[in-house]
Amino acid sequence: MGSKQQLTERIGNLLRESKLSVTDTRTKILELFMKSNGALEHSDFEKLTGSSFDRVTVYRTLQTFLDKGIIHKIPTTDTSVRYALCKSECTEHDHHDHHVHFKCEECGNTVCLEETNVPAIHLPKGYAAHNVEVVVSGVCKSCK
Amino acid sequence: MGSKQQLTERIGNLLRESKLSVTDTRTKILELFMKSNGALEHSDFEKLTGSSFDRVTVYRTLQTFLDKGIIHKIPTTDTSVRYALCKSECTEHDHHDHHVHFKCEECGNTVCLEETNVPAIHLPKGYAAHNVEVVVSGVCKSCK
DNA sequence: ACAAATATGCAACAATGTTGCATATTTGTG
DNA sequence: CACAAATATGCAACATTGTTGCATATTTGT
Repeated sequence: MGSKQQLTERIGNLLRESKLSVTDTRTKILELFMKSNGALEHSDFEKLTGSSFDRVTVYRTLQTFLDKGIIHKIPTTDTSVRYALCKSECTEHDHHDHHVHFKCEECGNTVCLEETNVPAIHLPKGYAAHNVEVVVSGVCKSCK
Repeated sequence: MGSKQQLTERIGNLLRESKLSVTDTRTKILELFMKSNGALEHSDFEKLTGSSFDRVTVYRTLQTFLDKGIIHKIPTTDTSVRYALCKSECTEHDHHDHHVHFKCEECGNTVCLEETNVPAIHLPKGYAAHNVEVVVSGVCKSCK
């Protein structure tokens, strides 16, 4: 079990690696991502932090993390935008998710299934694929 | 080639089958769907109709069509919500899309690839899948 | 410890989505 | 065809979500 101190150190390193300065907001938001192990949307940050940060700062922080390849977006069928931590294979300039996203209809949580690969899709003639997003909805392990 | 009159008649029948009254708004919006052959988002309706309908009416109309299984939503990674016409296999109570959605990075259009089947996804133990959404992004036929 | 670079918070705004209610349209019936 | 009941629409007012400019605060490298 990593202590709180170790987590904070890990986050600091991650930020420095991405050439970002280490600030309270960024540390706290990354902490939330690492603890949640699922996808978060903007409103979660206001709830989870007790709105200790300005809305604008949260938007800008998420955008920065996206730009640096620290987090990625997950497709949804509503107006919310969900974000999840990227694994090591994502970098600033080469940014793919090679895993499947699962949204539980019971608890509403969305998680990344790192072990589940996205299958190859055979497209009709004339279409060129760059990226494939798969979102499975159903009932998750914990809600079963 | 179906004439305008035939299209209007077809739309009227579709609405009556769903036990909805036939109104100008609904007819016009379905007409747009049938002509576009792709996914539309809310702002498209205001553009395409020259904002002849109230925003609220458009929102309510889309919700009604969703409820009746006439249209379905397509996942996106932004705040927009995209809708597309359902094919005949969708009904009010059994509502799946068994096809792949393709979003072109050039023209921004999203289309349903009816011929392309969604592959089976092998989930980790404990997860039950109800629905699988696949969105491929890349370059479409016309933009190639 | 300092200056330069960067991040934050506030205010003001823009865009998007929702609700209640009065008015208008559509539908089924005679 | 005319009428009443059911349904849909449009307006106003509001709630939520996301954006921009700019002054202040924090972080970083020296």
